[in-house]
Amino acid sequence: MSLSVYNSLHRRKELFEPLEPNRVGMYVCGVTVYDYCHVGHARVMVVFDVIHRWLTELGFDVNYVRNFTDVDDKIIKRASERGIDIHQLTNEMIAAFQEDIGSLGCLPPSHEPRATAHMPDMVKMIGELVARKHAYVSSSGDVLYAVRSFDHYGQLSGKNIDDLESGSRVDVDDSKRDPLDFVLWKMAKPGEPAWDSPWGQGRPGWHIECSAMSCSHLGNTFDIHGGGMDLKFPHHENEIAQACASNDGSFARYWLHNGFVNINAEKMSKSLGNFFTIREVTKNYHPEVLRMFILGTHYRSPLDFSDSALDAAKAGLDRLYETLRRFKGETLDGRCEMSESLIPPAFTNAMNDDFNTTEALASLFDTNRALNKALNERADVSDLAAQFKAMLNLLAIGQHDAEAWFKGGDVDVARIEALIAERGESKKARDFARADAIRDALIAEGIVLEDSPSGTTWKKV
RNA sequence: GGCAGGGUGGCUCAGUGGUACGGCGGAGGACUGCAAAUCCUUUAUUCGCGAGUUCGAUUCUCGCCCCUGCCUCCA
Repeated sequence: MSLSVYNSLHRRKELFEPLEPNRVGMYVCGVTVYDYCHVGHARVMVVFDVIHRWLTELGFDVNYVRNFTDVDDKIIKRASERGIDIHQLTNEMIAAFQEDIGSLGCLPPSHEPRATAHMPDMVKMIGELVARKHAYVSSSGDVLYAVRSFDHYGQLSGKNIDDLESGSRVDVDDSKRDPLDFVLWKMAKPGEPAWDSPWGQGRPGWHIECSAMSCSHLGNTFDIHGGGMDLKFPHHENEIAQACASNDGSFARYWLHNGFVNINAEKMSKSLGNFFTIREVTKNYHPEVLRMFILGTHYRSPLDFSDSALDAAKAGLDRLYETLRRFKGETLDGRCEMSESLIPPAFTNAMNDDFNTTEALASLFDTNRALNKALNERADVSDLAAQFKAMLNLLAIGQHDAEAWFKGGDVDVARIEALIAERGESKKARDFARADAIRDALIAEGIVLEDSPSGTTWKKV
């Protein structure tokens, strides 16, 4: 069974065939680093992390590039509000980003280029666009892209220039030949950070950096370009226009877009102000719960964020950890590593069908049940356990120590263990009143006891 | 207005031309001194509404209703 992916460019699922048989070049639009990441950002990172992992599992050598936009109007504004240099701000936010995304279990991409480190690439591409008459210097001195010069403008978003203009909310700007023309190089005002260019001191427009950085790392033509649905227009449309017009080649071949995170059926976004940062959420929930929550919905569907949804994700994850916990002392050595032969076909088929993590999870839970059953029956579980671990590793959940998962936090372990021992004695003496009193007291403080033939264990709820 | 994507049980979320996956929650049972955990059984005669195609549609076609998103920065 081979991999098929939904290509936004053609609005249909297509068989995935990379340019080179064993290699995949993938570019994902990262974040503008002026503030902490919210759950919407978390979704992109987790979604493409899973895609990255699955492509790797399929045997592809994946060159995964994800950028940082570290210069733009919002960054300049925020830095000036805080009275710091933009680099101080962006370094701080990049560090926070790495921490947040790392906590979600995302593997680092192959490259994480920063826009400010690619000025020559951008200047070169803009120069090419000017030379080919796809760009012009406006009366304000900014370099603009002439959308009418690119025949295929609108191919990704399925729009045509005239439709866009009829319903456009864009302010008409006299310096533009067409209202949809967008800036490639923005002239610096006094005091603003600036870089040299043939058109004067300034900074790049937002869209050019991704065209330049993706081409510079992956070549003019590469396999996958991804990002949030909201980037489809105008950002990705403009990227295509820039890249294709400057190198007369094609650009990314498969465009993958993930759906939004919603709150109360409304998109979570900075502009609406209805967002939760990753760090806010992980104050109350383990980051892996957030990952589980994201994996529970197919990446192209909207994802409704709420405490009850996180609670449900946590309950499901707890169930997996309960099983993991039963392996205490059992070795699975040499069988934990990913191996296609270990993965149930249902899981593989689900992942090969446009990365359907929801269905893959269903397969995982089936294995979970089979495993618990086998454990109950004291049967040999080595194969099931290896399958279970392989699937967990591919989704990057269940990655923590099961005991720590249930017992973590600020609890007095010694005291609890002492009480459990005391209850054990009471049970032996058939003083159930005393035993139950101890258990009830612990429940009152959020500690649940679980008896088993091999002894009593506990967990925090 | 243009374009795109949706409406599946109490909640959530997959999916298929032959009456529907998984998770959460609920109910019953096994296990247990009782629980918890686990396992078993069960929880939509039904997939927004209407019509059409078909032996048969939730799945295909058409119409309608409703929701969301993009068209400005946005993951």
